[in-house]
Amino acid sequence: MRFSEAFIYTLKEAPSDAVLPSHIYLIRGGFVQSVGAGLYNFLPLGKRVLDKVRTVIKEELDNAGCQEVDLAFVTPSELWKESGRYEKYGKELLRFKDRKDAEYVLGPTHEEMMVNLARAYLKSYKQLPVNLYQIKTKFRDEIRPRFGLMRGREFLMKDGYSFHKDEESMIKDGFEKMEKTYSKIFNRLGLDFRIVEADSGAIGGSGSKEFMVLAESGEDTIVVCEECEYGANIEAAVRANPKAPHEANEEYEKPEMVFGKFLTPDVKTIEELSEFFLIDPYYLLKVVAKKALYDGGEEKIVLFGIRGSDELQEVKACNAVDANELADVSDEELENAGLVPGFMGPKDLPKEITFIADKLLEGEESVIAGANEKDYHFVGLNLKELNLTYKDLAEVKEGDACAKCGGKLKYTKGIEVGHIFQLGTRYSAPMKAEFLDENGKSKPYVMGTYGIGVSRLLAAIIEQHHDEKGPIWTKESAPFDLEIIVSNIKKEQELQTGKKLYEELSKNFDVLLDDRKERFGFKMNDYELLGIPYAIIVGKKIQDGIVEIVDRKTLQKQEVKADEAVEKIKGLLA
RNA sequence: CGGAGUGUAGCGCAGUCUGGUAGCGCACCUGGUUUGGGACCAGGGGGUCGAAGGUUCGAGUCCUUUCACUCCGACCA
Repeated sequence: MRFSEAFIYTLKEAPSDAVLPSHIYLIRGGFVQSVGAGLYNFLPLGKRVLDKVRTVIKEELDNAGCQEVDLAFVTPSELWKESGRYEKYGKELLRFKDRKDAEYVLGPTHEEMMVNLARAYLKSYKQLPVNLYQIKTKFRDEIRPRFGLMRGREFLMKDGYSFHKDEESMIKDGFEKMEKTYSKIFNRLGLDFRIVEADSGAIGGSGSKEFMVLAESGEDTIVVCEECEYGANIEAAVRANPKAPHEANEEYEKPEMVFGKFLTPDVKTIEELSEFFLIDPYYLLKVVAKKALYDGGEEKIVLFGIRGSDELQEVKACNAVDANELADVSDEELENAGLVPGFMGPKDLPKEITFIADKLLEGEESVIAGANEKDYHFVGLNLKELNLTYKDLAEVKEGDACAKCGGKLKYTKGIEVGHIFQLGTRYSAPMKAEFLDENGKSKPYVMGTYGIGVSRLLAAIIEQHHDEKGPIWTKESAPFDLEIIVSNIKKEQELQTGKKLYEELSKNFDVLLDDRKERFGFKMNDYELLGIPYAIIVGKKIQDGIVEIVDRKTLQKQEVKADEAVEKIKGLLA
């Protein structure tokens, strides 16, 4: 491709709202154009990178025995009602009607469509397992799209689905195989990533793992162990039960409490309470109130009880009450429900209020908790007498102990580029997608589902590979393998040599020839902004038969004889 | 959803307080000079100032409504 004819337009300035390097460089380099909240046009350069990434994904999946399909983007609401996700998926699902008033949604993911496809053909256990995938535009009406391609509303995703006769096959032929295949894909793309345990979110199902590209700008907090391989999204992270202060620290005496109701005027927060009783927050019961939202607009106030030394992990809490979503609840709403903000606790609650306690509180015989009465707390409350429900609700903190090895846990940030799920029969059962087993018995498929954020990968690659000049594309993701820069096109010898190299190298590589009527510095800056792995500069030294090879990563220039440049480049790009 | 902010040329911005014929830089077009690190000179094209309504002799500027976009928050009992 000749630069002088290419639809490549770089910008000196980025839009003021672009903060992340990936966002800035994608726009400045002319890879994408922003058209609206979370919507982007891919320009030729961006499209090239997208195709490169897509090729890597396709090659590895096809190698692993998956087959590519392409399903309709517009999907009938009927299917979503069948699976029970029409409500559950919430506002991110863009719904609309056609001229006949039939309801549709734009596919945010395609479990329903894929199950619908499979059940039409896969009737016998002999046909299984099957793994189908597509690389297709998805639409999710995100609350807050941001960071360029990192979190768009319209984005390119690879979504794959596997169908199996039983759990064992799903894990072996689906889940574990995809875990290996995904690792190959991200390695080929040159990414430093970590596989972590995750929450399954709106997709549902049991086990799930995320592929996290480690980057400061990542939106997800992941918990990793300093000693062992354990890693998990904070939404799903677990820890060894923390020790009570009197167990961990010999000088700290276990507080003795006699049950009773105490006047605690205006003492509302855990901090105030801790000071009032001169006691470690560990022995206090913190109550967090939320509004749980369910299908059909049903709302329920739920109280979550955790130790005062812990924070509530909202995703865990949401899962604990099987809600679609948790929302904040105002003091007024609490009061209307017969609750006293600041003095809420598990004992003497209004009947219709649900109370869930963190598992760390199970068996606790003596805590301080709100008395559900203004200005009063219970001291020495025995939770064993209350018949509470216990779930894992607390958020793992940095410094907590690893549940696997006891090592120290710490936080790090990651960009979720892949997510694999063990779905089981979450979709096949309600959608009656069944096959006949060896005994002629009808059974729903056991499924797995596997996603890769293809457009997000472009952002992730840049977040991990860039410098102050621009992106540094990895070999398998670069829009071109090589750029040839003719320093001054008015110098006949420079231009001719450039063209000759271009023709020769184009036989084996994607080459961009910068033959624009611009000054050298201008072209160099553009080269750096495009992030192409190597460049050959044909300039002044051509008089002595010398050209320079530039390595984008190091920006080091290396002089070579013009007639040896082709071989040299072949070696570098091999 | 809550809070804050911004909409003026393709991009980045000034002008709005104090109403009086819409400006700057980049990019673009023409001519010339320049050519190894984002050149310079001269000339030029391009904007119903987010939209609707109102006040006024006169509105980018004041008032009302509305739309869009961006940022921050979602942690509290």
